[in-house]
Amino acid sequence: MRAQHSLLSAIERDLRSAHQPPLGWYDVLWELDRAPDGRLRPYEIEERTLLAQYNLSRLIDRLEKEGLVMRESFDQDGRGRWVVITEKGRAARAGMWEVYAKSIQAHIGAKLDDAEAATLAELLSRLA
Amino acid sequence: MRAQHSLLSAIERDLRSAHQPPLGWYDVLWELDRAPDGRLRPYEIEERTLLAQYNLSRLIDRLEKEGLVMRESFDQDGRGRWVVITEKGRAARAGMWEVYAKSIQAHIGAKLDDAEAATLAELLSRLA
DNA sequence: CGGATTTATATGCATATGCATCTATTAACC
DNA sequence: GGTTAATAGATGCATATGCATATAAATCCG
Repeated sequence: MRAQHSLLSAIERDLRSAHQPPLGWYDVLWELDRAPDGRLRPYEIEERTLLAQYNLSRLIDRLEKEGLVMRESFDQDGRGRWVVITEKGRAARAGMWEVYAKSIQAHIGAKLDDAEAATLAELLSRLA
Repeated sequence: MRAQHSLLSAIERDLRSAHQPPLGWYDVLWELDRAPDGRLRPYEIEERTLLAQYNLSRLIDRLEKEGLVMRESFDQDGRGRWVVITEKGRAARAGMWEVYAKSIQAHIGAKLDDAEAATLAELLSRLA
């Protein structure tokens, strides 16, 4: 808990001081950016990111308001929606990555070697 | 991030379904419970728990409202305060621990052996 | 078929968080 | 000794979160 708290604060601080949006935005944009046609259903994003349904719904509101994604209707199922990343959204993700990658390196990469990172990832994956 | 997110949700869920307060309360009550005379200055709690100053201030409000802690003045420095745990607070902490301990065992203890847990703790401590 | 259930997403309301700033007090400096 | 800076803690305001529930469409089942 402490490690993630201090890592997350450090990374959020780095993003903020580079005038980038919060980290949660990255996860959604990243999933969309690498999805076929840059589009996913909300429930697919939910599965991939672990965001709670009601939080994701409102995060999509914010992304949409900034023009980073668009909602489109999903014809095969009237309940469903598409969330589609825009060009502006792809650019925003790339801009965030510039900062995020350096932040990961500074706060994690510099403190663990590859073998240690692999061990850590394996142990954590058993808890997730 | 994912491991802590899913652990924290699971533990919060366990606490809630046992009608216990959120986990954040535990950390503060625990620090107070084991401090000499059951009292600490807010900034000391802050250092020990990693809570942000403004969040701690309001968490203390909530604990005080429930009668689990009391604020007292600190004579050596007019800016300072004592936060003192009450008997009700000690009992509340003990009650939370009943649930929390089982939850830790179920979600972590059951998935890692002692050596793995020690490795994990060591690696995480390097990131905190 | 038609009512009951389930699934996908959104939202109202209460609470928690973050940021910036405020007040009060003490320490630092020249 | 008086101004300036630093420290301890609290708070107003905007935003985010959690919970419960709403809405709407699809599926199930007798």
